[in-house]
Amino acid sequence: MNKYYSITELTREFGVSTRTLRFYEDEGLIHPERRGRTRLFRAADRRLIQEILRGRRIGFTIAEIREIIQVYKDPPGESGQLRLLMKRVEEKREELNQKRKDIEETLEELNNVEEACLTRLAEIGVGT
Amino acid sequence: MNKYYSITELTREFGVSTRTLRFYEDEGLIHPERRGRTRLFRAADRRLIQEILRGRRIGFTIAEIREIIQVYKDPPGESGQLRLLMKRVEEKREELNQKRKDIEETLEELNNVEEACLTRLAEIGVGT
DNA sequence: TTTGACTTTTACGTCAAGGTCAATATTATT
DNA sequence: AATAATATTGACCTTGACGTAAAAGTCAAA
Repeated sequence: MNKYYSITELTREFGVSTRTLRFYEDEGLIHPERRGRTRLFRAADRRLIQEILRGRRIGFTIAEIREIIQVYKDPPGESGQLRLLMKRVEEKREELNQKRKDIEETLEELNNVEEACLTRLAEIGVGT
Repeated sequence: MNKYYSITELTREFGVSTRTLRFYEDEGLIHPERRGRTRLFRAADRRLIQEILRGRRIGFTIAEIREIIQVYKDPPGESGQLRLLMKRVEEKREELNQKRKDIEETLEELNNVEEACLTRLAEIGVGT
């Protein structure tokens, strides 16, 4: 048990390049262990990578992702910092709500496009 | 009636730079009229810009946005093209569904962070 | 033992999406 | 007439997020 993942194992699972994972390490997002020079990824690293990629899909920058990871690693203890964090959380929430709205509207439009396609195909099909 | 918008008017409304709007014109996304060299934006241009920015927020590239605009400007008439378009639509739909899921999960996490903040603040507050 | 699959570091390259700066109109106001 | 505000084109610059290529090491299988 307590298995290690190799770097290519993870690149295959997540559809990213080794460059990307090494880049994330350089950027301080992940800290895989080493045996010699070779990176050994634990299950925890793997989960972290999943979350990084989720952040990426949402459109977060590396800096933003790092910030989020940081908060989870050591949450602020002082009340001023806590209030600051809550403000940042509120901003992110608004941003994400906007994005969700954008996505839903766009999904609606995709439905319209698809329907238009089907209608047009039916017209053509009839005349053929 | 039938008002024109100046470029800065629109940059202020949408919070983008003039460079951005000129860039979008260079990229063939918009085609404002001209009086001499000066750009004159119609209501239709304004709406188009709104949609471009929505695409941008979602994370679409300029090329993708251009493609979408193109489909609206002249939808394909031939059945092969229609089927191709429907396939592309389906791909986009999956992509957006994934993104929406990512966003919802992240919003959940933001809730957790906020709650943790409140709890911690309460603890501190009690001790003060 | 050599082939193949993997790994490493270093370092320069690339591409999208604008930023920035210069030089130059045009227009309105004071 | 001078100033300020706004507009233009053109050109180079920047930043983020990797891509890519070189040179070299490790390890298992054939």
